Amino acid sequence: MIVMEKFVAECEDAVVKALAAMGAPSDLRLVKEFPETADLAIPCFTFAKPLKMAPAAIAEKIASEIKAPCGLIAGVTPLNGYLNFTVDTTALVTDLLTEVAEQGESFGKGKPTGVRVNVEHTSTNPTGPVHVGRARNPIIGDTLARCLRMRGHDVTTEYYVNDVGKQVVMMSWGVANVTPEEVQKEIEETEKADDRDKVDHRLVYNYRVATKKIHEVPEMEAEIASLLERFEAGDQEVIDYVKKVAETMLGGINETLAAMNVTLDRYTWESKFIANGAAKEIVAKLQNTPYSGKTEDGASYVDLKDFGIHGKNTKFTFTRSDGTTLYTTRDLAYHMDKFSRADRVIDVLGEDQKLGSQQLCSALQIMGVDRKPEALFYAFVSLPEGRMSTRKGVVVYLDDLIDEAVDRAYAEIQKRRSDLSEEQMQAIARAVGVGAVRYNIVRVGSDKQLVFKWEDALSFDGNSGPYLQYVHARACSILRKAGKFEPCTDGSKLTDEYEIKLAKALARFEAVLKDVDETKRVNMMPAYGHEVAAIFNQFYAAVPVLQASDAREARLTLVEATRVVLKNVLWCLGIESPEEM
RNA sequence: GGGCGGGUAUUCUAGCACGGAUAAGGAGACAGCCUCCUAAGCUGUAUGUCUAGGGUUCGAAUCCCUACCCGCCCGCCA
Repeated sequence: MIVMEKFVAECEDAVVKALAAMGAPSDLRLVKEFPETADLAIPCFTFAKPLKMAPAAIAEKIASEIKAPCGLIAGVTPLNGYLNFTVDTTALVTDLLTEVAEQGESFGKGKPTGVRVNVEHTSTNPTGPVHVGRARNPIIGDTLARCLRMRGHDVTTEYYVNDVGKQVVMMSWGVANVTPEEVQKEIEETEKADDRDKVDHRLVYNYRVATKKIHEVPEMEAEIASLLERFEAGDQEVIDYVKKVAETMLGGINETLAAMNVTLDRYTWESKFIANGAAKEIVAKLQNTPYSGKTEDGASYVDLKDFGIHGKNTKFTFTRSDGTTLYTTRDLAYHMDKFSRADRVIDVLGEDQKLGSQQLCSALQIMGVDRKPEALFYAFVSLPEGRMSTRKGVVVYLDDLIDEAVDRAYAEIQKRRSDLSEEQMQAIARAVGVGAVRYNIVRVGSDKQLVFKWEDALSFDGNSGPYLQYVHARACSILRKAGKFEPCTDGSKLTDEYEIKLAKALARFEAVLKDVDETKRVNMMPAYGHEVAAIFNQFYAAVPVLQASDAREARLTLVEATRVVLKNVLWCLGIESPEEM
């Protein structure tokens, strides 16, 4: 929105001129605030010392120097040491309505920036279904990716598939060797058995039986060890089989993600960096630096104590004593790979990865790489009884959460809209249920620890996904009833308090998108959406849009603007926007 | 032991990065609002030592220090 930017610039300019006229030094910094009481406020406290005047007196003096209205500045009032500026609302509203009329659905969308951004998210080990403890990862990651796309960046989302190591080897051994009878027995013996008939849920039992056997049968230990050895040695048969099992599991995980409207553009398999020698290249590079050393047993490490890493975490080991690579080594190779494909590399990670991520950055620095991934960490979601654990049965699966949400949404829609067809009701229930779940997860700051409670996760009113969807449906309903109309961009037609508030809120969409881009705080998007929706509801209650009046077309254009902004906000959140509900 | 992050009304969260004017929103409670565009909505009322204590500042929820509570991490695992 050019008007708001211009307005702020004009205000700053006016204040700077007034200050100069009063003999203030030219290096004074202006603080800009956007309170509810004014369109822009500038506090004058910092000017008190150099001018040797009371802040309130300065504010009054500056206000009298500025001859408003002038340009986009409708007025200035001094209050308690603040300068409160108000914008020329007619110009602002006209600007907004014009943009909406011209851009339609793409209002607020950024022009292509050409910046290639890689967002890696989810990347959970393909050894079991996604549970709510980690559900923040796909939701935060996907939301961020969508916001950056809306901003105009060229975004690729990516899942790093862990198909290397003991866990996945065990998993595939279990799939190959555990019989259906053994699986059945294991399920029967489990107290809170997971009886969902979906690959990722089923295969967990193969893994469980396998881990039990390794403790009970001594030969099994050797068998797994030999498999691991063959894997490390690059035995294609073993590697391919492990990958196949991981792929099967991934199929189940992806079904869950798809139900949440999360799809990944690309999958990178960890084993690739062993196969193509990239991990070995990392080893060679790290060994040739002044920071590298070897332990008594021959494992290589670099010393990170000069890189801001404290305590006993300074030894960053990158090979085993037998020379084979470690997860972290391959992660370095993976990041080099990502750097070659993208201008910005973003990792969405659990907070347990903080140290690892810091070490990775230091290692990159040691290798002479002047690039770093941008890490976005999230705290785990726990249950009232403690940390989620599949093993202990203290767990809520994302599949169950989605099902429950959709069921409850279905019950609601059935209550309200018996006029709709069964098919419509189901579609809306799905959109609403998924919307509620995604919204409730993304609305809180990612570093806040969350305790999962069904009633919070499934909230359909107040500050919720369905609230935004409802407002979108209301706007659609008005537009549907209005039929065809000629867009009116004359801002002077809209004078009601709520019309102006709405217009100002809508005008901020681009700024919010920019903020999300810069800070990666995705929770600003639902907060903004809620603000717009709430103001629309006030407007809706106060102003009859369809009623014949001089302002009808302008109001309809404003409703259309709300519809588009809300639709785009919901898109950013990965939430569908049904036209009725 | 060391490092990192959280602690805001009964409850859940926003605000903190960049210090500013009476600390914002949701749930829950209470009281109103469907002869008018979807009541999953709107309006109003009540509820706070922003964990505690120091410091910096004209001004601190926000910055600094200390303590306490909670979470996470500190493998030749992935």
